[in-house]
Amino acid sequence: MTVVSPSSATTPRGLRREAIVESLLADVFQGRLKAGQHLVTQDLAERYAVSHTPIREALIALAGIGIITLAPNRGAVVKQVGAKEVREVCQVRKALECEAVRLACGRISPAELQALAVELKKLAGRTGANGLRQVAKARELDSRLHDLIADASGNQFLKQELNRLKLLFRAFRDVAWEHDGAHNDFHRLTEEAYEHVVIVEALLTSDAKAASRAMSRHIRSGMVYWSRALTASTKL
Amino acid sequence: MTVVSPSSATTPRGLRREAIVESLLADVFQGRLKAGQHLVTQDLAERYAVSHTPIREALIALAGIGIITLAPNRGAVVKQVGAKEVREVCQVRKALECEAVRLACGRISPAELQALAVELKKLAGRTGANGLRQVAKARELDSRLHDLIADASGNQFLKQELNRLKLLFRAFRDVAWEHDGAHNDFHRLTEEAYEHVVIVEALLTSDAKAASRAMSRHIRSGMVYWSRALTASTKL
DNA sequence: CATCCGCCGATTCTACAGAATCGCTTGTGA
DNA sequence: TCACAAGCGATTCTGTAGAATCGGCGGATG
Repeated sequence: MTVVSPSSATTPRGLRREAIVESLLADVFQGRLKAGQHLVTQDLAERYAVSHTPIREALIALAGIGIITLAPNRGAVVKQVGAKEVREVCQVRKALECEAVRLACGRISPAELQALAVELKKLAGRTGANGLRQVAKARELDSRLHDLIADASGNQFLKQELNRLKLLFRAFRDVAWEHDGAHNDFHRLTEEAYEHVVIVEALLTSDAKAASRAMSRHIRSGMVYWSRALTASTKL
Repeated sequence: MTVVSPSSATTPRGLRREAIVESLLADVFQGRLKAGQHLVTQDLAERYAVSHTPIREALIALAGIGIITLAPNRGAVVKQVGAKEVREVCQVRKALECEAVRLACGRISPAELQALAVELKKLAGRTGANGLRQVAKARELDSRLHDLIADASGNQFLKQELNRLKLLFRAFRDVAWEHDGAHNDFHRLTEEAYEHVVIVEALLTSDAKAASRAMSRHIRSGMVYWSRALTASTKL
């Protein structure tokens, strides 16, 4: 077992818990930690070259995020990430993103939206060439749009909740990606770009209802896609 | 400072963190810990007659719930609880409760709903007599209805999120109650009971749209009431 | 005004106590 | 004699305490 980055040597005091949380999140997201796996504090302590105190604290934080469950005197286990969980989280996310986009309607600078629309259309048009870079671009644009909406909603708490859900959703996506390979992903990419364009256009015309509908479709189609990818790969 | 219940003597090993979390939540809810107050682990450790380790862990959990903020190397501060925060949390809660009630529509046993309706109407009719017992009854019925809906939504994750929000909302309610006194509360009580009845009746006829609208009104009226109570009492 | 020093408290480590689990042993019945 | 179950002991891991270390802030000092 190799020592990884948030070690006592590299990470300054006061940020270690956070660093470990991030690292463990990534581990779960990328399938290095599988559902149902028991997390032993001592092992993790060795792995990260810290004592088990900050590890424990990181586990408590992760339990708060909802990635693991803690049983008193029995330690931590990684939560199941199946199609059911994807659907459930997406359902919640849908409700909140729709609320956010309704609130944000008419409160985002048109210039910013226009710029986003241009880039999205460019991405949607360019089919198939240079996979990885496109994936990165797509994710960046996705983040930008959703962040823009969350900011413009004017509701700090909503923004914070959406962030948490985005994190969880990314977990699912990365797990599915892992299993699934990238082969059928590019089609989804352009599909997603189109969905984003519809949302942006609704925002540009300040049509809250249309924006909400578009967002709902967007999340639902993501849900269907990724949950299918998960069931297919885990052979339930 | 007196030693309080989750002490090493009374609370079994493995449940202390949880007990401390609950106790601190209650402290914040009931105004014994005020917004902006700095929480010193050593002091809390003495107060609860445990070492600072479980205290720290409880603070991390509380930060996850969103009641306090942790700054690296600078400790924990109780978050502001003003009208703005009430509105924000309620907005999120509204979105989720409406989603839940839509999902739950047609999936709750009519017998249970009928029983609830009867009790609600009894409560709504009985104006003014015997305050405290009525408040307790009202809260119990409120909990029962919302739990029923969350259960029937069939979405475990949604249920969990709603629970968290209910907790936060209770925080606000109790703070406002503290400041405000109980004088104008009984009117709100019957109002709330009527709102609940409307929701139950929509559920009985399996009218998802009506149920969602009723729920939206219910949460919004709660939001207006409590945020007003907060602004009035804290003189912002 | 800039710098340094010392204190307070947050963070982390080490050590130990209690809980859970696993496997062994021993006793019992066929 | 063999199969099986119950009890016991050892091991492993979690939870808590107390000590050591480090960072930040405020006051003293030049």
